[in-house]
Amino acid sequence: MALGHAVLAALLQGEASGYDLAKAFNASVANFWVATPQQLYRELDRLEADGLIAGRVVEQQRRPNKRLFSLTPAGLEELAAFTAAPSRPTSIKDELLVKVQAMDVGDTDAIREALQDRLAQAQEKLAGYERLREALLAGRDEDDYLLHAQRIGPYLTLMRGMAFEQENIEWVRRCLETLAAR
Amino acid sequence: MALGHAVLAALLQGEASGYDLAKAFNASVANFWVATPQQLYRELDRLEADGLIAGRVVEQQRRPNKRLFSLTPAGLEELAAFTAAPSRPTSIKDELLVKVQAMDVGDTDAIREALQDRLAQAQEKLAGYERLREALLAGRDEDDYLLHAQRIGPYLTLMRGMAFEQENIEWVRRCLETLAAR
DNA sequence: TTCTGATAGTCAACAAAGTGAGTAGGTACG
DNA sequence: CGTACCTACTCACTTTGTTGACTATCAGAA
Repeated sequence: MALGHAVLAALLQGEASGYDLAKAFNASVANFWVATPQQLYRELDRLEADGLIAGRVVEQQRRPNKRLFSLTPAGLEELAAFTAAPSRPTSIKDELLVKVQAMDVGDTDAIREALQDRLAQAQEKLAGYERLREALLAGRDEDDYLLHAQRIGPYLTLMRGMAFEQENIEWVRRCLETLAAR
Repeated sequence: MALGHAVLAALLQGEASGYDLAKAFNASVANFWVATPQQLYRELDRLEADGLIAGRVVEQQRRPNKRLFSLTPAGLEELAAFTAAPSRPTSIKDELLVKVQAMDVGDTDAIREALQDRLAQAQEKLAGYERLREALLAGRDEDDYLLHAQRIGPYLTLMRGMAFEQENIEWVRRCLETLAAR
């Protein structure tokens, strides 16, 4: 239940529908986990069947009905237990890196384009994260926030995501420069 | 064929057995892809069946026989085509980040330990990468290497891996300090 | 001498993750 | 008035990933 724990952690932010989570797993939660809507709906069904989350149907006037999910006490417990369990080593899977590894026999122009695409994506992500950060801080100073906010987990993971995208940007620039110089 | 392309790219380094690849996917290739030996053996069978790699059995005196695989022209072509194809967005999956996200309801001591473990792992990986880098450079200056070496892909991906581990170390330190201060 | 760890794999079964396509209404833009 | 995108979700299928065995040999340490 790897994705499951990520979903439980996301639900700490509060009640959410599958659709909400799909957006989150494409934005804020994407710092450390990505998942498609289909995966999320399936996982939500599983978690509900296991009693770790509870869903309630909200009828809407001008929109399809939705199911809002929230953590149950059992879900909270499961999440706490997870934090205490040993974790598997991270899995990194980046097709762009495979392409760069193979660049010497590949299509240089295509790789250059792929790098540029990644640069743009990283810059966009970083800008999004920056907005999220401002929203979390809500005017407070970072040190103050880290000392006194009730929940600092989301802020810390956000910092990791920002550093990651920053590194992406710098690395891609380096690659492009190297390609240009040869 | 996501893992497949990573294997093909790894085979650019030269002929390798499943066992060699298992080590590589735990060391140098781990910058951008991780896989278990079982996955690799399965993938090697598939790639061989598809004619993208060719295996030859090497009989050994004091060791079990092994199969050494190398790229076929078709494999090279496939790899080149892959570099030109659009790639899916990266997937990040890090259980430690999930734990940190949930730290406010989790077991703080356990998370602290997990962070410390990660710190040690990252330092080890970084040291390993540094050795790899020295080996690749073989005494040459980095700028010179990037301009004149035949293959620079492996060096560039290694740089990405090093930056990633460096960032891990700094982020983990930051988290530990924050935890200590609260 | 027994035991651990490294080399070099193989097999089977299952669980989890990911892809592609489809449904069905709503709103906003030009 | 069309069309494109947003909300909200479902089904079918394929690919990956995980677990836990099992087979062998050799080197070095306890």
